[in-house]
Amino acid sequence: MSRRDEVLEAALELLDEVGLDALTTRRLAERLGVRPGALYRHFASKRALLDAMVERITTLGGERPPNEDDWADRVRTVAGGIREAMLTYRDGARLMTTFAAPGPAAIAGWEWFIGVLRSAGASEQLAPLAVDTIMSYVNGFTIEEQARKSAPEAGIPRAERDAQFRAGLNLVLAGVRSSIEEGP
Amino acid sequence: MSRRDEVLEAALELLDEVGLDALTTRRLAERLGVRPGALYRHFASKRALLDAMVERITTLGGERPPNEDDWADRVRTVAGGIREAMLTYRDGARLMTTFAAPGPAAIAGWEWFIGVLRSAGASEQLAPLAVDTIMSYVNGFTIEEQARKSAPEAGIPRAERDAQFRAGLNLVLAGVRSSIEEGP
DNA sequence: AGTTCACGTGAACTAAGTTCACTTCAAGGA
DNA sequence: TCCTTGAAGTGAACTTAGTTCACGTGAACT
Repeated sequence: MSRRDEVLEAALELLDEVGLDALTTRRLAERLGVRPGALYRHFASKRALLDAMVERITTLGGERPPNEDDWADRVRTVAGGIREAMLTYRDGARLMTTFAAPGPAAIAGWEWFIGVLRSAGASEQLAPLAVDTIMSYVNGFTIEEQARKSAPEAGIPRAERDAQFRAGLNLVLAGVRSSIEEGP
Repeated sequence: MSRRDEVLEAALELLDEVGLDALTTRRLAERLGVRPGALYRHFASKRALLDAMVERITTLGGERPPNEDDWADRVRTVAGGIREAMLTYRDGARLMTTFAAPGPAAIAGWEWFIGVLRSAGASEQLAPLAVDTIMSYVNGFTIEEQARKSAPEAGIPRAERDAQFRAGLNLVLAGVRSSIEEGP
């Protein structure tokens, strides 16, 4: 594990403890027992650090379920994994929106996803549309879910949020399914 | 128009010109021909200013189509309006994610939306689920759309993005429709 | 023993958010 | 007319953040 990775790891832990707004180079340096300037040996800027964190979180959502499952089950598993990855760290979803030049992990996931839809019978036009739509739903849901967690109300219990996420996803999947069937 | 509103207006114009990261109290003060400290007569903090901007943008998406339309058309109009409002200002979508304690405008819109779905035959359980799912899609889509605009590729033309937005929305609506029909 | 190289120090600079005691000035009542 | 009042703004400062840079330091390898 390189020093760079140690810094990255510490940054993610710190993010989870204090949130995105309080994630400063000084606090991160302190946690590492180091002066702020030393961080710039490993990352050209704070922006670069944040980008690396995004890529790291994206990698977390990289589980690929076996091909035997029903295609909808595979989508459910992967969509759930992506949400899970964003929820792993406080403000994880918001962090991902600060810069979304999709990294290699995201692109690979996207292509795999297309393949699943194609094998389910989606046309060449429908498959990418369906993937983008599902991803928009997952991102939109998770961003709002996490935004509300820091709100006064302290939030709905996790189990309920899980259920709502799955129900909404099923709604979207129903639309995808009917579009596959009606396709020419 | 109160002085407070003038400040708010100037802040929105500035946001559109320089983006969220460069929206500073000093720049805003300069544009108003005033010292930074003076802003705190009108807003308790920059956070409060941003919240007011969010509420203002939310109000922009407040058009309610006539009841005669097909329910799906009404949803399309309102969803398009919400996206439109976020796209009105640079980084508008990202701004909305920084704090989403839904203001009065958002809550009113949400309830109206439920009514549309109920009148279309959605059950008491289905209607709020469908609304949340649609909103998640709209937000997720628009956030990513706007995030990519500042990317190197300069972006897909507006007409194409509009088409993709509508196609994805139709996918979700197909799911809602089939769930209404299958409902007990 | 000398060289190299990754890592880190100290100290500074710039910019941002915020605070506060004090001023300005136009409007309204006595 | 004079005085009060209240909203708006000034000047100057304080704190914190991101960043830079010339210089130290110690382990590893030759």
